[in-house]
Amino acid sequence: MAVEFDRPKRVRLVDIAEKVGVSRRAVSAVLLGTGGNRVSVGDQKAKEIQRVAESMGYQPNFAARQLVGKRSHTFGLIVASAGDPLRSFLIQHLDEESVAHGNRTLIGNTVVAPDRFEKTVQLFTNSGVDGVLCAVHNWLPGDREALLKQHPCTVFYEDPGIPNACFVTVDRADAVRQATNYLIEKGRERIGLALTMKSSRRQKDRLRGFKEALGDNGRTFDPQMVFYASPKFKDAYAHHDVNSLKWSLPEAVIDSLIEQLVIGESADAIIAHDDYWAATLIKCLRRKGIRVPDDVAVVGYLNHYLADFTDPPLTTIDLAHMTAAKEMVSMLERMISGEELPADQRQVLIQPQLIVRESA
Amino acid sequence: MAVEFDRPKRVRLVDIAEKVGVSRRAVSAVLLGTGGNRVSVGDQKAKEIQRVAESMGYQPNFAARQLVGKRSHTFGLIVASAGDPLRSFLIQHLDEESVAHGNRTLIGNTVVAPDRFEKTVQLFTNSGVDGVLCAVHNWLPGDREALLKQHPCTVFYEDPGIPNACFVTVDRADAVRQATNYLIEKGRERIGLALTMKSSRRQKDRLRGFKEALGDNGRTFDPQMVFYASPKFKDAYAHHDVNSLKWSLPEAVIDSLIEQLVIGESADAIIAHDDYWAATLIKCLRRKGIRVPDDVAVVGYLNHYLADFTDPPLTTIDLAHMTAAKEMVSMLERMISGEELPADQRQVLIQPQLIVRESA
DNA sequence: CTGAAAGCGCTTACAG
DNA sequence: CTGAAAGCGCTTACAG
Repeated sequence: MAVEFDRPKRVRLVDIAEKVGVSRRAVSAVLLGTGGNRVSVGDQKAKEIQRVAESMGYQPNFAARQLVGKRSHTFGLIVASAGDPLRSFLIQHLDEESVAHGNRTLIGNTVVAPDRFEKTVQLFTNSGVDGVLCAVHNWLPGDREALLKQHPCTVFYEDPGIPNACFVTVDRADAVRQATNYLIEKGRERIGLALTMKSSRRQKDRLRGFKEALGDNGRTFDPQMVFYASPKFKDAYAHHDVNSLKWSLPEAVIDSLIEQLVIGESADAIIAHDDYWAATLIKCLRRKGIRVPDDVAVVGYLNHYLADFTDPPLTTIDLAHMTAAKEMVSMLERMISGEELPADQRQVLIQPQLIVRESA
Repeated sequence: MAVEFDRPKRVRLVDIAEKVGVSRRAVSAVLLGTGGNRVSVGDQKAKEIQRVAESMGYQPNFAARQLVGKRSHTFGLIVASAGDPLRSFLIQHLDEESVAHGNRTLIGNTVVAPDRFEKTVQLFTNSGVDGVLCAVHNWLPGDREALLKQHPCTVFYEDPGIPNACFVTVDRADAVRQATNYLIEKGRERIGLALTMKSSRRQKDRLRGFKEALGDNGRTFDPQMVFYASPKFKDAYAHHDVNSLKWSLPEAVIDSLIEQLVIGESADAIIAHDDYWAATLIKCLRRKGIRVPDDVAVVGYLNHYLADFTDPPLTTIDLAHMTAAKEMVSMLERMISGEELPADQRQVLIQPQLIVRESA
């Protein structure tokens, strides 16, 4: 038989008001900063209130504040998974920044079940969150329109494809531009680019950066130097099946990539789709007796801690997740405070940074 | 100038009570399951209440429920980092299980600053969480005694070393036992064990499993076959500096390991401290022209997704984080419901499982 | 600055 | 089942 659950009696605001002999208002003003500047408490009184609150171990009740107040000081953080290999540090930074701005973070992992995205949005509503940070990959299910409707104060990581939605995203074109420039500078003659599919806007951005860098250096773009996993490998995204928490990449994709770019086109450098592709690429190249970086230089994309464990360590593009998190939270704070963001401030582009290790 | 923040007017319980023409009590009973079995609402009425609530888009206000109720249905999840390479999936599973039991999850990343652990505990108190799940590594700072004092309903991952504290931990002895048995079965003659330090209880558990397995197979234990990183490498835990989010391992440690076990003692198999050690070990062995697994078999510990990216893929011990999470949440639920757990049920041992890939 | 009061949205005990 | 009321811990508007 279950015994009743009793939370221990906590010290209330009124308790310390009585002890000190002042009004609740004064205590609230001193301890919680309420009442704006309409309440003024003397220095002496203020210090005594602080002291007594400390000695009695006062902890304000957030639920009560939330019920009466205008803000809950709670952010909803919706993610695919805390373990998301592509974004787990972005997630940490988002929490970190939220807390730095005086908020709590309610987290919701959504890969667990197909309807978890919608359930989480509802939970956020019930919880009265002030705003939502969405770090769920675009290619995972979830009704973003409904999220935005229920929570107008929402900032996405990456363009959700909804008009006027606020988001922060990495400058993919610049990422590939940096990598290409670096490889050219290092004397690489035939640079290959590995992408997942032709149609995606994100992949097009990368291609654009690639072409621009080639042009800037007086090189001509050769379509044969671009490898597309799709449509030949429909499951090239298999390593993206966060659902099963599996995070491997079919080696057949990488073998095909080597076949086209290295064997077929004599590439001496490859910009991989991400660090996982790069790690597998390095592995497969070695098996064929092709040396990295001597024969072929490899550049990744992400700067996952995995990059230190490849052999040789991976030269890759850091996506600056910390900066992205700061931008997202700062944008969210502005929206919550009621600012009407102009259209050109609703999209923030983050500058990535090439990190040179040994693979290129 | 900041415009006032106005949360949109939400439908309240009383609104649908008025619409349907019943008491708030009835609505509360139907929609939120309150009042125990003292309230009975007719089937017809109940259905109408459901229907109207749905059509009006009713969302119960959790803050109000929490203020008056006995439970907040909120769990505090305190972690080192969502990106914690050793525990990010444990974190996801903990959230997943908490939600499955009808709770919200307030997350707190603590590696951000030295006092963040204590701050997070305080935040949990303010938020009136029903219980706390602590997944912060023992070797990171934080006052666990204070946590337990403020939140008697706390379950730790791994023994915090506090008498009577509730925790779930992996059977380390069994992990090493399984690995050792497997290696012996595969014909390995000289098996080495890599540990961080002699003094730690956790390392002693591993050593115990190692000795037991050797004994069971009629082998004699040779102390020379155990490598300790410490005290020679005080920073062998450097890869544990989650603080800087760096997750690399000094290769000098691994070189020293190879020197002692492989060169010095002709080990033909090594049980590494974790998957990161194993990955680096494989890399360093290859550089010396030592083949894995032909010359030396390598077994990891964790089953991180990294294990698929080593070359060859890593045979390792899965720590069953999903099971651990289920046990932790289930234990926490029992504590919250008021059960007085007997001493022998306050510590749950999780059985790990050897996952065979190609490195051993 | 104060005190006394109203109210946030809910749950519960009370009298019918 | 109902209605009317009290109360959770706080913030705010009101009259001094």
